[in-house]
Amino acid sequence: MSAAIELDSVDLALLAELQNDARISNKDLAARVGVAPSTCLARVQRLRQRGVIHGFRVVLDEKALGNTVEAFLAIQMTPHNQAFVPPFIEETLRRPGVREIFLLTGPDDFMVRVSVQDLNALQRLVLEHFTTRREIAAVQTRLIFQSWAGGPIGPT
Amino acid sequence: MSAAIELDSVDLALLAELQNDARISNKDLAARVGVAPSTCLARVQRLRQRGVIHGFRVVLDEKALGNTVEAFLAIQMTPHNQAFVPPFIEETLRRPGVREIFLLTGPDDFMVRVSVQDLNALQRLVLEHFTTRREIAAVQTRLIFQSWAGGPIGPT
DNA sequence: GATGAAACGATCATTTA
DNA sequence: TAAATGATCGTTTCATC
Repeated sequence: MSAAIELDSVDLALLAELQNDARISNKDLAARVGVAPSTCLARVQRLRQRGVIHGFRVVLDEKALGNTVEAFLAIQMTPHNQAFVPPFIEETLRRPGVREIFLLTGPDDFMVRVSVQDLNALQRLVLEHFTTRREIAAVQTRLIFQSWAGGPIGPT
Repeated sequence: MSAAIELDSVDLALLAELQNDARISNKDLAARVGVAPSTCLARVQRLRQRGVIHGFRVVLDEKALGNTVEAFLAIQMTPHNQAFVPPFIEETLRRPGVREIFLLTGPDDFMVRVSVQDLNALQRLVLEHFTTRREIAAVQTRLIFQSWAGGPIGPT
């Protein structure tokens, strides 16, 4: 689940195809990478077992969901409050609009990526959930104008 | 593909299930949300057509892929170089290890999320791809200690 | 890792509410 | 108009090579 794992060219091809369309049928997936369906099935199952594949998720269009504003919230905690971290994470993840949380090095302790209906909803989220907490010293909002995902899988 | 779209409770339930496991069979998906398989199939197809669903992706374990270091690179561009943006984005996306790029408001123009083998690979990526570019004024590296994903889908 | 067959699911025309 | 039924067709899956 966490050590580096040997991946041959078939594994890498499978992962690349699943990155492109995770709901492809096993038969089509097999055809695309040039193995038999049974082999393909066993390979994908093995990649899940070995922890290379964590799961499969739908990619949603935030605008279609009604969210027009995406942002990063850069959060600085007050010093020496490590005990507050787990409940902060848990409660923040439960908050609608919160997409990802990153615990970082550097001047900002956390970055929270959010996606909300509009600027009012952003303001409400920041004021009601973040700035009211004693363990939070500062919150900076950086709006996301545009984003791009992807990049090849191979070695760095 | 970009305006807000009416989603009823069945749509939201489907999206929640697909967020949890995008490779669930149509039959199981139908059973989980309490509709007939044919209805389920039509609903998911409609969500794709209306652009609510962008696609389905595999979620990989970076450590299992051999990547032990994840980081954000906060990048400041030199002023008035908008023409450099599209080629910068394109070439950065092609670079192995680059996962996401965000164009932001605030002091940092871009945030690039990367995932690489080790600190040497990170150093190489930063020095070879970023700091050598004339259009880039500064790069700050913030290592990611830990991250969490998720949160409910509903309205904000 | 491939083959081939049995079991199962996806899909669509039709029916029903 | 939207969802369920039920038949057909294709896919998944596993024992075997």
